[in-house]
Amino acid sequence: MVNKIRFERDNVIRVASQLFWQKGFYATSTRDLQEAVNMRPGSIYAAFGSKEGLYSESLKDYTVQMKSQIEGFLSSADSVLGGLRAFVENVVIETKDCCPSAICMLVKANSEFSEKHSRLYTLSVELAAEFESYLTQLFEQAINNGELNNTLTGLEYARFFQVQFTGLRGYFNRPNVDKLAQPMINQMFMLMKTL
Amino acid sequence: MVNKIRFERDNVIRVASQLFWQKGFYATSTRDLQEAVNMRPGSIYAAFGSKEGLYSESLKDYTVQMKSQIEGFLSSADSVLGGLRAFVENVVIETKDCCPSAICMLVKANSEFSEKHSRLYTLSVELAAEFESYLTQLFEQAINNGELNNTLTGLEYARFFQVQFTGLRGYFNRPNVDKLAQPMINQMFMLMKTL
DNA sequence: TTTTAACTTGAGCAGTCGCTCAAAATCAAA
DNA sequence: TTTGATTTTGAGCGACTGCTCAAGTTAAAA
Repeated sequence: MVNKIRFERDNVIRVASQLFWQKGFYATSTRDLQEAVNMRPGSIYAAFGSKEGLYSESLKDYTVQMKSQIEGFLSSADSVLGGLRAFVENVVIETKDCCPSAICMLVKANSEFSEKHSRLYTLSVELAAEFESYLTQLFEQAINNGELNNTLTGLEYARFFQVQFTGLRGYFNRPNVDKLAQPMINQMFMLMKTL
Repeated sequence: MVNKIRFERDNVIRVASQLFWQKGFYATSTRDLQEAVNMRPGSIYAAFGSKEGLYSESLKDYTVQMKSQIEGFLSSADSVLGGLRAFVENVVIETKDCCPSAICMLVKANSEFSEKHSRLYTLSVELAAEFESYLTQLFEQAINNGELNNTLTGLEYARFFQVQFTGLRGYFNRPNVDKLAQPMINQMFMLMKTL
């Protein structure tokens, strides 16, 4: 029973997450959310406290989902870089049109909350830092595997990856540039071995 | 007299632009704007028609300002790449804390308007395309000057520049990474000559 | 079957939103 | 001055915002 509730709670968060990711925090009204998750305001506020509370859970869940997506690609790839490349290609090319937004929800959050002392801005920074150290581990593994040379640290590769990935997703958040995606991803991974 | 009005109109747009850039379209209320530009609602609506109208003018003005800022750096640099580098350094390092946002207003607009058929999303795409062809001209000039080799076209360099620049600005929209800015900009321009 | 605690419902509150428009103010031309 | 066109003012409209809470529903425990 406890598991049942947990399951449904996770489901609600996932649905809310999609809506928040697509429309952003401010442009998503509580009535939009009520309809999307099929709950009345009282239930939502009993479960999450506030719109901000539900957004917090949504953003946390987003990063969990993203990590587990990467894990998936890693486990069916023969190298760390191969897995990351498959992930990037999937995000930028394949799921481009069946995704709430081309832009990473973390990046969107980071740019939406201009008040640098607000809870949600702070949360977005924390989650981004967490994700960066996750990536750092992966790149350290790639260095150890000999996939990348060790002139850069894992953290430096992680930073490079984030800048490229964010830049690419921003660039492809517009129409009529689909054919450029694959060559630009190739360039990104080529450059990474150049560093 | 006509010039007087135009001057004040431009001034209003510039002030509104700063506020919209900082807070985004949805989080900026018409009352915020009224206070910032010191105009009563009737005057604003007589001059700009709607909140959307004022935002349109603000976004257009932003790209004009950005271009003229680049022109400034170009005219006091001894090469196209030198001018662009000075511009990037100025944006990412020097004006980091005295700027409405670390993120380019065009990029913010592009990510904020999820409705792909809305006026404002379309406008952001158009202005981005315009800016890309402006950059393309600059990079063609750089190729002709022998600053860059011609294995890539001006357009391809322009795309690379945008991805890097957007990626960097996104990355530095968080605290405690200031010391990384200069080395990462150096890396960006080093890579550009590698391509 | 009754009790009790947990959860859900939805009408509706106080406040804010984008925006309007009649009245007042302004100013150049007559 | 007077006139008439233009601009500014701000009270306030209807819609929507995030959110509350008394009343109703549910289901496990007694």
